[in-house]
Amino acid sequence: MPANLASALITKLAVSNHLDGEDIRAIQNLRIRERHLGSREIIVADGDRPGECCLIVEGFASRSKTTAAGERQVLSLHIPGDIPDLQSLHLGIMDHDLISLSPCTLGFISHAELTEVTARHPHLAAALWRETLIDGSIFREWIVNVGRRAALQRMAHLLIEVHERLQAVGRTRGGEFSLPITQIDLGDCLGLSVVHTNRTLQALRGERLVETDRSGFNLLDEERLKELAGFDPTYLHLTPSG
Amino acid sequence: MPANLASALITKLAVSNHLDGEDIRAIQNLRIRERHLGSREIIVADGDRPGECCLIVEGFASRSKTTAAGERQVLSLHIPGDIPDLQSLHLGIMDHDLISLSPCTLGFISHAELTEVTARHPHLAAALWRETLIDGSIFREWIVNVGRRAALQRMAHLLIEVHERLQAVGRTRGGEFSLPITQIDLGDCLGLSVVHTNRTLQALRGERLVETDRSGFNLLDEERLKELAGFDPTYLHLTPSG
DNA sequence: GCGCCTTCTTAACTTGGATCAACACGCTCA
DNA sequence: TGAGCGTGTTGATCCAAGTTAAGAAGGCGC
Repeated sequence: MPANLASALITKLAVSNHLDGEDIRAIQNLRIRERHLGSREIIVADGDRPGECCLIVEGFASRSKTTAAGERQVLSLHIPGDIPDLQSLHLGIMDHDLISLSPCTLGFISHAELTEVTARHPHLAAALWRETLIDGSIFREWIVNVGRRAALQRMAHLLIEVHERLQAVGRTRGGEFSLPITQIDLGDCLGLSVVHTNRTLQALRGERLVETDRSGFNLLDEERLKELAGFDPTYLHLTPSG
Repeated sequence: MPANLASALITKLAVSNHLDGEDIRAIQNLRIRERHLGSREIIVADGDRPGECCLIVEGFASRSKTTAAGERQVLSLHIPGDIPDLQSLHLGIMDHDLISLSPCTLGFISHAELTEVTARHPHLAAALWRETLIDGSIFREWIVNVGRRAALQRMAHLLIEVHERLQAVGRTRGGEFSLPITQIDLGDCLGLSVVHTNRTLQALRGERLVETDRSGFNLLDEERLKELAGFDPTYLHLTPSG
């Protein structure tokens, strides 16, 4: 098993959990099937009943849902170390889509393997359970974001969130991070139209708060952005005790 | 231990999980501390580090969050059988408030007790993990609701959701169910102002889709409401296989 | 029974963000 | 090399929902 597959997971879990040697050995012994995807490919679709979970080793993915009326809403953004469809281990049917945002290296782990390893390592099971709880915590903040923040604050909040999460796994350079997302998708994250997404982004650029290009973002003044968004990092639970 | 405390949990878990005799015995043997609360009391507050989890035996509760700018957003509504702060078992610090919506009977279970029982009964642990995953699934639908549905559809969707959940635990009479929520709180669920919440509710009443009074709702035409909201129940995962 | 407070309701007015419509700027691929 | 497509940008217009304000209607304590 190539070490880099498991190590993405270990790095990520170690952010929010105390892993002991036994946990780490158990992860390293997982049978992980490597797979490479291009950009904008469907990893798991709404209505599927997958038999394995997908670990992001390299690249970005998003979960999204489309209403009966055809409106799309992005539900979450996923970064290396995430297992965005961990829920399929315990919920039979997918209720949304999981799509790659960039070329990705993925590691697939069968449900059977995960069931066995979590039964044998309750502490590791708790760590994964904890990951799904943090997932939920981020969903809650997105409800607040979309429900109660104006466009500018909303966008600032999202960008800071992604930056904090990437920073925790060592994937930022100062305020700069890679996130190859179109304005269409960004709007779908924020519940905004493309046009207004564009205008809002320009406002942030005009204030010299953010720089963007097709491949990522550069937060020019994190302090002022956090102030603007009213950002409180508690909900990310980025320490094992918090 | 009074049977009714544990039985609320058993009823609820049995909706979405196959419980065997051993699981049921384990739940019945849980040490649950009964407590009664009035309406609008804080059960757990943002920033707390609780040492126990709270089971709703009778009554209703909501989770909510207030932004730095002072805007409140309700994150979820909880009904008998729910453990709305199950997350505190694995996330040290609360990132939102949990408040009673009505007079409540609650059952408190210590983290120590839950840790022990989940370690000894992996199948029960999986059932509880599954509950937190369903929680997350409902959060996702709320993101869609607030992000991409117009006020009328949004309100219809919420009312159907609560009806379906209450129906699953046998707490509806036809389209009628109890939910003693003010229009202020309803607006905070939907990301709407009180004034517009009132207008929207009147529109639903005018269409003869819904009747309301202070204590609950009566869905007069579930079919037409579901049609209006574009409701797909998959995300509630109300069967053990789904 | 009276006064107070919260919630509900309605009306008038404002506004943030949606929609519609072009055009510009790369890519990709023939 | 140039057609076509997806994305980004801008301007004009519209509208759903917010805001403000004020009265009505119920519950509750005294």
